[in-house]
Amino acid sequence: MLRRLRYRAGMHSGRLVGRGGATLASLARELGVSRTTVSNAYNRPDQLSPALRERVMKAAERLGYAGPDPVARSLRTRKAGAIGLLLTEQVSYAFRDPAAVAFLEGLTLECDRAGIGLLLVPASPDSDDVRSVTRAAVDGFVAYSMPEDDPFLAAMLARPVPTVISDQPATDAADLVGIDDRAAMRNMADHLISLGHKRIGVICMRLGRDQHNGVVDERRQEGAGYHVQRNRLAGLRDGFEAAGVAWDRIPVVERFDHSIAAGASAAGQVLELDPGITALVATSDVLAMGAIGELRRRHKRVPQDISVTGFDGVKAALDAGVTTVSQPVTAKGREAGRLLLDPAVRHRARQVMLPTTFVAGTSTAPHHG
Amino acid sequence: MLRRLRYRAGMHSGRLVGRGGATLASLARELGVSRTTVSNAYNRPDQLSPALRERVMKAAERLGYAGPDPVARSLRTRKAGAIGLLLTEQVSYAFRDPAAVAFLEGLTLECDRAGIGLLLVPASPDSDDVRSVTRAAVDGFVAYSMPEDDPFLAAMLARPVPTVISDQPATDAADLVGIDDRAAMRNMADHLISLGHKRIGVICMRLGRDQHNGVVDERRQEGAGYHVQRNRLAGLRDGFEAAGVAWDRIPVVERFDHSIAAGASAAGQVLELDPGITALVATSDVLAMGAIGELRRRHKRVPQDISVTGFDGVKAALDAGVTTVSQPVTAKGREAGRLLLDPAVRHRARQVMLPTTFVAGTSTAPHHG
DNA sequence: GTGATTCTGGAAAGCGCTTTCCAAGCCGCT
DNA sequence: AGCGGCTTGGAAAGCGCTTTCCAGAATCAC
Repeated sequence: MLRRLRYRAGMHSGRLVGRGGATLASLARELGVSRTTVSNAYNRPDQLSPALRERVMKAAERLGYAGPDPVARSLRTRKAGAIGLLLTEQVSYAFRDPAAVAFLEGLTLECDRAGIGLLLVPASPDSDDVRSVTRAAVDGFVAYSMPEDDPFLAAMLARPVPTVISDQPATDAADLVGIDDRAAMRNMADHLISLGHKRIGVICMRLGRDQHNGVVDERRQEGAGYHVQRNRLAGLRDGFEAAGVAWDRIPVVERFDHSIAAGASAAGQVLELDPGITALVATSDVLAMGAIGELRRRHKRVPQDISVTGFDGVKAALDAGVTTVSQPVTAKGREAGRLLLDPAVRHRARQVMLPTTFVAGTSTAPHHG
Repeated sequence: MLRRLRYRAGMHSGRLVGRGGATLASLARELGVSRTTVSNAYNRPDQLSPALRERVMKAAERLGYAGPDPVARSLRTRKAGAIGLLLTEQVSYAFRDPAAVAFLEGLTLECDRAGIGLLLVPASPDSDDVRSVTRAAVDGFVAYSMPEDDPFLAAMLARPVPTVISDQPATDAADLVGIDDRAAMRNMADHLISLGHKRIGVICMRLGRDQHNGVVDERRQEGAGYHVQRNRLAGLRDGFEAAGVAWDRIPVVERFDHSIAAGASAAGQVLELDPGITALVATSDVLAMGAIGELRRRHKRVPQDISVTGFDGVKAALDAGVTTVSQPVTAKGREAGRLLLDPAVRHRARQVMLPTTFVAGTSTAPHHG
């Protein structure tokens, strides 16, 4: 293995110096100066005369030396120059989820500003091999919407670097940025109740790491590893129970996948469980949009026959007039970045709660029963 | 600064051992075994008895040791476990561009599979400080759609690690994945000509690092640093000149920003330059969609009065029925990942050209002049 | 019981770099 | 001419880890 590596390195650099690449030391030897001097040429140009610096740079170019090795530099300075990001799913999946992309946009905004790299850490959900986390060379971590019992999350929290989590339950080991999912959803429940809806159905995103698709009992609701979903369901329950609606009569259907198709199929299942519902609550806009499509396919009018609500405030849903809760996803990413990278912020707050906005759309209407 | 770092580390680990964290060596000392043994406990469990390994792990937990330091490990093994990605723009901008997101999806798919991290390297376009590139601890690089004369690109190519570029001109220093932009656009030109269009306008994305908005002369077209745009224009020219249309009479308008709004304003400008055009060619779908909006706002019917074409095949454009060239952006990302990470592929090809598909939509129609 | 074989764990040699002193050399000033 | 202060560049001490030997202990076959 080592041998192969060397061979490759040799192949790539063309010029063989030592192991296949010039080092700061070999450059120094070549020039008859000390390593210090070469290092200074790169890192502290004011520490040597311009002439000498120029000589060093010339020699570097001649020998194909592209500057101090980043890893060795990091070891010495104890700075990696990057932060790691851990996501719910395989990284590639995140790029299909508009909310995750918006979060990334916000986070990278801060990384750009600080000149810090963002390392997307691969975390395969069907493996417990957390080495990708323990071996990530980073100065800090951000975790976005990970389930509580995730082994990658645990490995991350064990690392002795600052950490920020978002859309997850608070923990002493990390700073937090989030929204009040429960209150926002309670608000949504009140909206539906004020419209006269008492017989509703619910569709939600995955509640745990296990792949479950179908009806959710109360035990699963309360034990859900996904904090966000658990809180949204709880907020809904708060509202409906306060209005005297028995929660255990309300069908709640879970889907592991988060997609239009999953929303459609979940809506179908809810309708089979209780064809008499007058409103359907989805815990995300994507699911809501899927549900609306399915209802129309079944010749139910939205909102005249059935009201539908979403959550998140993604552009497509707002454009489609879905009644939803708009949350500042990009801002969440930014705040996470700030909490990690901006010393001023870092000293002030360890917890940032962002506001949400209720958006009354055209997918809900009064029920006259 | 160093002092502060130490202080912080101390704060976080709670328990001060040496510099604020246990090391493999301190653990070994504590246990009265050698460093080798502790290292083996983590990296080669088969090299020691389960009992001893257990003892090591217990002690590690007790001392808050989260495993071997990733940076030191990387230095020793000469592997960073990550590849770097360099993008046209600030990283945050990429997340607003559907094509870049699709590319990222494909690339991360391969990274996930290989268990390799993806480091998003910050490259501020208005700075020439390439240290973010020279200091990135990575085993390889991918560059996506960078202009030829970009200093970050140059710094990347100077590094002695394997590199793959996409949507850029070929270079000896890197492997390549791309499409034949010129041929695809030539195809589009032929389509318009077969419909009878001879008087057209063109809007294109940025052609260079300098912020230019407005009419593009031939010199700028041919000297464009953005290879992709240059080739698309060249393909268009090929087609129209072959049909006997003088290229220098065709207005070409450039926009630095890539957005719906930019497409709209560029379309407006073209119309002012030549109100008699019967077709408008955009070099991207985003610009095309902006243009269509603007034309409708000006009470031009598309396609009856003016035909419009795009390029890329992004979902929104396909849904809207834009005549375009669909290119496999996600596949480009995957191929870039494979070229870098899959030794088998790596040995076979150094250059991958992917096919494009012409998509006849409803935004083009025959011109009866 | 003896020699051969396998296991287990240790010693040592760096990986390539930064940075803190420190020692000359040099200049201008009196 | 002599002194103080400034500039320039070098020596050395690690940063924390992996891995290749290698030696001693334990096991086994006969």
